[in-house]
Amino acid sequence: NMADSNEGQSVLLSRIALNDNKAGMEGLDRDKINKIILETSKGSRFYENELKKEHQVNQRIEKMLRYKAKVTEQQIQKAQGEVEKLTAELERGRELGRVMVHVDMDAFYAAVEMRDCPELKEKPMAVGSMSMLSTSNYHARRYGVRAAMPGFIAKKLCPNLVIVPLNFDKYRAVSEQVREIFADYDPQFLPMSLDEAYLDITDHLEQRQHWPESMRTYHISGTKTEGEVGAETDTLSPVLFEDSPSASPTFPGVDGKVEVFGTNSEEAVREMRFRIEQKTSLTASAGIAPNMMLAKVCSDKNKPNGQYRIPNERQAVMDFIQDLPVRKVSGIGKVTEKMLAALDIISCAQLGQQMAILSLLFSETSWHHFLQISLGLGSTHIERDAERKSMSTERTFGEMSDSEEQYSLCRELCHDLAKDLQKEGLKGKTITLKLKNVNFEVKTKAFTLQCAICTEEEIFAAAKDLLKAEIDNVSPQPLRLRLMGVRVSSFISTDTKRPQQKSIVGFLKIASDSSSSTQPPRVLFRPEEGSVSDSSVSSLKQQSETRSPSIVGEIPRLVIKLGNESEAQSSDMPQCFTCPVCFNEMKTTDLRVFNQHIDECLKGSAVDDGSRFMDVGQDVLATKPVFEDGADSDFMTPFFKRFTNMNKRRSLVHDEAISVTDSGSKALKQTFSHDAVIMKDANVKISTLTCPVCNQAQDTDDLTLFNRHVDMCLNQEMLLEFREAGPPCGQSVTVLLGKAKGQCF
DNA sequence: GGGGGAAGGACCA
DNA sequence: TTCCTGGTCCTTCCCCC
Repeated sequence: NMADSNEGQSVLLSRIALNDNKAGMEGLDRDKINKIILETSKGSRFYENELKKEHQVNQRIEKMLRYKAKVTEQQIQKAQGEVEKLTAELERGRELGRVMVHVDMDAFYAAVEMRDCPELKEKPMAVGSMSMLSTSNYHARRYGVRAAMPGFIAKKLCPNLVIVPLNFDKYRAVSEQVREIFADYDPQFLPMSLDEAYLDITDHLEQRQHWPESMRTYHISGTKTEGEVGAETDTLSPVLFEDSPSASPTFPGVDGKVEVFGTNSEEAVREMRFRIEQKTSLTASAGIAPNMMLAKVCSDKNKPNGQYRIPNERQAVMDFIQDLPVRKVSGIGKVTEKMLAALDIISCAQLGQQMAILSLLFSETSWHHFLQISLGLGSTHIERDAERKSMSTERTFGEMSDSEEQYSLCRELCHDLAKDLQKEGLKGKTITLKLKNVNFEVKTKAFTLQCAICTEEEIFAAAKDLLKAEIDNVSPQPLRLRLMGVRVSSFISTDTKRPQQKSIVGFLKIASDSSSSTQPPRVLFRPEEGSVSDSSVSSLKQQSETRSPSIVGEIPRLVIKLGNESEAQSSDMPQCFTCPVCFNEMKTTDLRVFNQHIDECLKGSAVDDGSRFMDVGQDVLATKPVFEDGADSDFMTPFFKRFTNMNKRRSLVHDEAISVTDSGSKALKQTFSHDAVIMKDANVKISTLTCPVCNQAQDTDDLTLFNRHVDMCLNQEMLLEFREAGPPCGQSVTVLLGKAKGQCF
């Protein structure tokens, strides 16, 4: 009947319907497009599953509204007080001193393909396959064809659509070119995917003030399209995006052969985008703002081939936030948008007005996040070198019901995963099997082992048991799969309960404690021991005690050569390590291989007091089995990585694992950070922070700020001083996190 | 009551 | 005919100390 079909319609529209949140989709015939999408999807298993999921979300919303109806005025008053208190604290901690930039290549994969195949420029085209598209060009977007849409539906919308298969090697190469330019503005920039990155250009801008014009002058060179197209840089973007308003005014006065860029942030970013276009013939968009969350929103504002800046003033931020739809903020997705919409919250201003009720309806983490958004706050510090938490591989295929086939596929996945793990020298304790049946229902089953593993056999041993349980227990036999995946997590190198900031302080404190005055410049490396909580120490102890003798015997002692100064400061990976036992150089960069060698050596002799080495003492090993995998162990804190020149890892992480999608990422962090909230929370207790390098008490209780200060000190003077005498003693930091409370729907 | 594991989901590119 | 992949974080439940 009427009501049902209307309900069905709205259900469909919110999950399946065209999402014109993104740029380049203005003025489409939305109804017609949605009708085609609906007709193509209807009745499919995928569609049925989407309906089911939508129903669940609706129930969640109803539950939330029922709860809201019971909230008393008194509760609201109390909540309002809490909100105001936290607001005041957040406001006090607001930082407006940084200039953050988010850069995003325009329709990246499609643009690369069009650049390399000019015939495509005239046609509606998308990159991907019949089952999934990664991105589409301007012409295709006019038909409603967009990223994350299956190709066969796109073909219904636009029968002339040309679908080009993915060519990741090419995108990677272009991405590398672009990253070289990023590095000129922020050597520590954070790549989020092949086509996107965050930069902190504060330092660059400071230097730039003193640059002569010559350093800000760029020649407008002919690109490889010269001759075919004519005035290359001018015509390139319009080919991608015909009527883009921001495409043309990018290069005013272009008839000269030279462009001089100014010294302010907008000029610097314009220069960066200019250089990207000169180098790659591709355009990028950028956002400039006082924090990462805002920068991200800004980069979308004048897309494509444009940029937008929010000045570093509170009022400018608040003005910008007012009418901003919450959906535009990274982290607010389809479901959260719908839940908030049910509370009449569309814009960030409305989000701010309803914080009291939101604090009662959502969990602590959620409403703290909402509050930050409504105040226009975000991360002002790019966290580099975040450690990977898991690694996985999964595959979709045509229906598979034969169990023999399923086992052999499982083994294949384990084989691939083991290879990837070993490439990064990772070992994990938790194995997760992921299954999606032909009705698109997803199930995950996990098992945690006593010790960390990384070989195909070990992973398969666990995964096949999990698979067997599913094959045996599934209710309508047999198990009919369309996807299988295997994941390894709980890496022995990570301790997620400990904030990274503490690592540096703890490390320095302990290192200085153990550096005796009579010793030559030698460092006993005993990270973290003092700062680990009692319970975690005892649990670690327990783990190492329960480990079988043979495995304990295999725990390698990690010894890393600390080269001479120029070596230590060079940006290359060490080419070889010297064994501290036999003093032979080993021609390997693989720490596991190296550790194995040392183990062999140690069987016969004691460790020599080699003055050029850092070593991990036996006592540490006894309480911290964490170190059994030296290559990515606990002490790979940002500081340590820089110290040993091993931070190359970061770009590898981002380069190697690429997915099928628009910007296929192994993004390591979400764009927003809860740092500020965590630090300012009433339940947090922080002792006085004294920089262990300069020994000065710091006028802040924000660990992020403090860490930055320590980093800067270290950069300037640490390396030498540390190796000769050890650092002065620093204060250790204790952070007690409050427990999240609140209703969740 | 807190920590850790398991299962499931939101969200990101 | 055909609706991806690989990652992070959060929440809820449960068990154990």
